[in-house]
Amino acid sequence: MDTNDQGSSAAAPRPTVQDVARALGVSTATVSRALSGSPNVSTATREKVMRGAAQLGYQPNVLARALRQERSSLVGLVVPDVRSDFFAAASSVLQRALEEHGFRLILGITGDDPDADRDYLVTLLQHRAEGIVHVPCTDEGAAPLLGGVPTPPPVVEFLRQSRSNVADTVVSNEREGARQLAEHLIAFGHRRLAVLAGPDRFSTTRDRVGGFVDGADAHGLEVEVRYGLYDHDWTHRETLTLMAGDAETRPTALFAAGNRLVSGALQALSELGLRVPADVSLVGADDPDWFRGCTPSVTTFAAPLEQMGLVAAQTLLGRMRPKGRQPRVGPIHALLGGQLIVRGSSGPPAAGA
Amino acid sequence: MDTNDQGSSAAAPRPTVQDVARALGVSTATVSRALSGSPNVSTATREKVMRGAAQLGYQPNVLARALRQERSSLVGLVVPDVRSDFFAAASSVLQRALEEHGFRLILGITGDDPDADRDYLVTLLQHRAEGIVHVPCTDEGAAPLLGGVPTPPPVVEFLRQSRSNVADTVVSNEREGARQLAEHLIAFGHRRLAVLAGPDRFSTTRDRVGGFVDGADAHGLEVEVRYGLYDHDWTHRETLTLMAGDAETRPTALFAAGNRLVSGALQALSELGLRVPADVSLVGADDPDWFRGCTPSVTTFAAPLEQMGLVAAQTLLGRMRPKGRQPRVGPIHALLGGQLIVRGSSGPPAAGA
DNA sequence: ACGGTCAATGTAATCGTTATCATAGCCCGA
DNA sequence: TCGGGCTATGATAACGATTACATTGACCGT
Repeated sequence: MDTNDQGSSAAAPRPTVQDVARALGVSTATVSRALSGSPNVSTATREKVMRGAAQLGYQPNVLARALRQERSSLVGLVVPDVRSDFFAAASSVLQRALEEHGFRLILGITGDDPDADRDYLVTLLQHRAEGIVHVPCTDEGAAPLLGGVPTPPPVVEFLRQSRSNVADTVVSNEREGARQLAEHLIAFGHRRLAVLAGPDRFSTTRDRVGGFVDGADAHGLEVEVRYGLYDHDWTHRETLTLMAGDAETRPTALFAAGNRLVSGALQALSELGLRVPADVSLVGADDPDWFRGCTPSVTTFAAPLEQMGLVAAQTLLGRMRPKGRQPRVGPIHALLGGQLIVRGSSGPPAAGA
Repeated sequence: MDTNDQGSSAAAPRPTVQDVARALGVSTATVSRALSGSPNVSTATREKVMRGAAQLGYQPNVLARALRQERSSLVGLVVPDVRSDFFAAASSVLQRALEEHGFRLILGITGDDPDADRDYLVTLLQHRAEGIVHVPCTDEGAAPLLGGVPTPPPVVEFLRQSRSNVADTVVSNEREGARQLAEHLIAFGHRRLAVLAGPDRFSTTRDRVGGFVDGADAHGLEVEVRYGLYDHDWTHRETLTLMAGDAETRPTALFAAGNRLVSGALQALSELGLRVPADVSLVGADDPDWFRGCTPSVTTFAAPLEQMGLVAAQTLLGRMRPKGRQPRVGPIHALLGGQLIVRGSSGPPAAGA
């Protein structure tokens, strides 16, 4: 059973349609037709071909097929990071949805580096990807690159949006969510609010911060905002300094605007001996499973990631293989609402504070 | 600036080498040579071609290139789930390492469904992937499928290993890690131990459970083992029933053998009003950031995921494009050691228990 | 001045598939 | 019986790149 050994002595080439055709005494056209389920093949021939192909271990070369048909069946997915639940969950849904329609996913991870982002988009063009799901990490998005190319593939901006208003976008209403979180905290009586946020070049960051500030503003409150990285360790350090002041002046409520930030903040608060929510309330964004497992569990605003993945897939599919002559339609912007989930990490401020 | 609009009126085809050649009055061979950096092109010509190509927005069709050169530059990555840190972190490293060598990643997500797994491997064969990184979800792995195909691509089994001893494997020593966790708990004085584990068809599960049981066995202790799913909700429910007994008989220490399981267990313990580690100690596996943020932070055994990704990439690269005539070498099995990380969730059992 | 080397380019075959067109049989109605 | 419309099949030209081979000058030493 050591069939998977790496290379028999002569490195036999993979069989091709030619090989199958020759072995069965038919033409390559017949083989191709039989395997692709064309109606113009007799049942007898079809079965003969199927058997022959299986016997030789034939697997069609989809590169050749793609070349001939001018359709690669590839979709590019360009994300900053698969380690964050926010992207991972969404990618997962997208992958399923696209697979169902016969597309394969090429994965690019940019680490939010604009060069890597650009390189990856180029690669996708070269692979003749039929569509691209893009989580942009710059304000321009893919527009400048795709501008120079004839008939570029359709792009859906996902989770974040660039400022060039040319691509379809599928994003959640993070602004509204953050506003609700602010309202929620203020209703408890909090007055000194702070936000720990990622880099402000991402629309997600700007929306979360903006919404939270708006919510506070409506009640005449100021918010201390600290921009940084989407990173556990950064938030950990930043929270330590932010909460170092004495109980009368430091914030009584914290918004960690991303799931990676929540864990960093929690660690810092725990190290400072501050109890949540007795000493300080903490609210987050996104909703990974572990928000429920924490003690206390984390109040948060959750985007409908599953639904967003589906909508993105649908949007892209609509652009990729339009049936018939569809009217040309401008960029579609889907803004999906999320859900405020109140759990144990938010509560009234301490009496003395 | 609406360059990215979806299709100008005539759907201009993408330019090819032919177009570039014609536009410049040279042959396609010259264009190809110039762009691929062949030494046999005059500097003047090279620059002319570069400019012309850029001007037309030419992007080489890598499908055609792959067909001609018989090398796709694609590597398949087949994982059960990208939402788990365990896989996400490893995938991330792998992606970087392989990109550096000019390979692109095709991503398959199987959801631990053997059929999806098989389908995905077939797809990779059809794309002429030059190598496959496989997290198998069955004991056979990829062997039965690849057995029928001439010169199959090299496969590295990653994180889990199948029982067919034909592929290279890169796994962590989960067995030893689990043994250490058992020792750790027993040293505190725990006598009633339980394990919540994923499905036992995965080598990871078997190793973790096996190691833990071995560790207990060395001290003449029994372990209650519950197999289930790698899933927050399953663990949540299971922990509720497992810990329902009274304080004299229920386990005093719990091993949640996977990061998804830890969050489920924590939630259940919290709902039962059991304090960690005062009433019950909890130890986990893997080490996502949030293990540090939890209250208490989670004691765990962490595999060196970064390193494993690198080793897997190296192993695969060694098989894919061997320089010169390398001696044919049998399957390589890399077993990497991890680290016991003691944090706040483990401690001595309650005095009365 | 002549053959030879070498650099620069062109010509055309090739990779494996699909699709177009042509052809050969076959059935059926007029 | 003949021709029109099937159906099943074969021969072959694409798809867009790379590359082995052929060709053209230019240059150089004798």
